[in-house]
Amino acid sequence: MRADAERSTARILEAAEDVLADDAAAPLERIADAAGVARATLHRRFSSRGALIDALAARLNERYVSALAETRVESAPPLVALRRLTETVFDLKLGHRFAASLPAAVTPDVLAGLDLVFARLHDAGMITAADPTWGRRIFLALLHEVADLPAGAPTLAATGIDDEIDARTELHVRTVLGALGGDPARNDERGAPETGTPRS
Amino acid sequence: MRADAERSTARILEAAEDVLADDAAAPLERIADAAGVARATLHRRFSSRGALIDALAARLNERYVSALAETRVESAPPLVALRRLTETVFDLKLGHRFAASLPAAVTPDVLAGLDLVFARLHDAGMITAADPTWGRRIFLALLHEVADLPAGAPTLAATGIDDEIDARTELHVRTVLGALGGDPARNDERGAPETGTPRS
DNA sequence: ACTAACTGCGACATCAACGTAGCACTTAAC
DNA sequence: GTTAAGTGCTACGTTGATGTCGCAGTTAGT
Repeated sequence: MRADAERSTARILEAAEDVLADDAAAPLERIADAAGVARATLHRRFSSRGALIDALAARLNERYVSALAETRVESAPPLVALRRLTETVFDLKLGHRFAASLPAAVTPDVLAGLDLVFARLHDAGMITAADPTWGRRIFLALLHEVADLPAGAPTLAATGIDDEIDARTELHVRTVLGALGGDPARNDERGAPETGTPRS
Repeated sequence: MRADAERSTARILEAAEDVLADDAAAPLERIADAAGVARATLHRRFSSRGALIDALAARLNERYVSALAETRVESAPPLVALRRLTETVFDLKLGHRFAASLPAAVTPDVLAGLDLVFARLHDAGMITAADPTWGRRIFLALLHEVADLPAGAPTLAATGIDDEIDARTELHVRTVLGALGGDPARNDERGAPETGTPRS
């Protein structure tokens, strides 16, 4: 495959994400335009609309897997893992709003990775919810809400954190732990040993 | 308008909810079939696809308003109001899965009604989240998750409540309060005076 | 420089959904 | 029972998206 062909493929996928995020039923021509490519070229790469969408799903899944590997969910302290996970998935969700809505983008591997964090949080006594599946669902649902929150929302300001992304992360972690029956007072022990004495 | 015409209109709306909940892009013919009506008849009632969807949205909004009125959000104790609200909106969401996804179905009236509950919960000191809008968002997002939970899920069983709907309601209320920074220990005071002594 | 790959452009065929119209038949309302 | 409203059925025209083809021009790789 020639180098420029690879480039256009990438640009098509990029454009497809953008366009489909805005309107999932957008015609292929709009995607081709956004990619700066003729519709015919798009068809040359992806035989059908379905094939294009499959490629988007596969692409996100791939990034999920590699991001999850970097997060080292199994070894890091549970709260740290949760925080990293929030930042990681947050990023992916924002950059792949369309693909993130595809069921096929989340393979069993990824699910297992997410579930592991909540199993570990429960084992550490940081949440009361015992079912990791439930934890994962709440995690994703709340992530969606936090991501959709308008920039200057009072709830974000209330965290006392200036940086937008940090504020969202903090809000998300706090809300997830609360929803799963965690003790709000412990939310600040970011990575401290589970049985440590309260600070200050 | 003749009585039988009114009946078909109702059946069309009913069928539209069912079919569109399963596939939002379903052709009108499938809706007509499900309603036991010719496609032409559907067109006679609703000049276009858009008109049909508008009608669905209006229908749900109408039910929202009347249900909200019965819930007496302003007068009931906040926790009772929250619980009633959960049951009410739960019902509507299940029976209107498609319309519930339409932004137009939720008029400012309804939003204000929902927000009121969370403002009152905050005033009563039952949650720390000060922004009612945030409360409403969390409420709806979690409602969705609770509704999607499969019948025999461990998280439902863990509530110790046999009745399916009651168990879901309990889980939802508990999760919402936790997510908004409420004290889990107070979740059982269903409608007890805010400053009362803890029971048993 | 030469070749093969890649691309844009325009034309074409196909298809599914939409919306309209006419006509014969059934049914509610009085 | 009469009448007008409502309905099913079929056919038709239109539109927008999809996928294919061939050709001429451009670009990467050697």
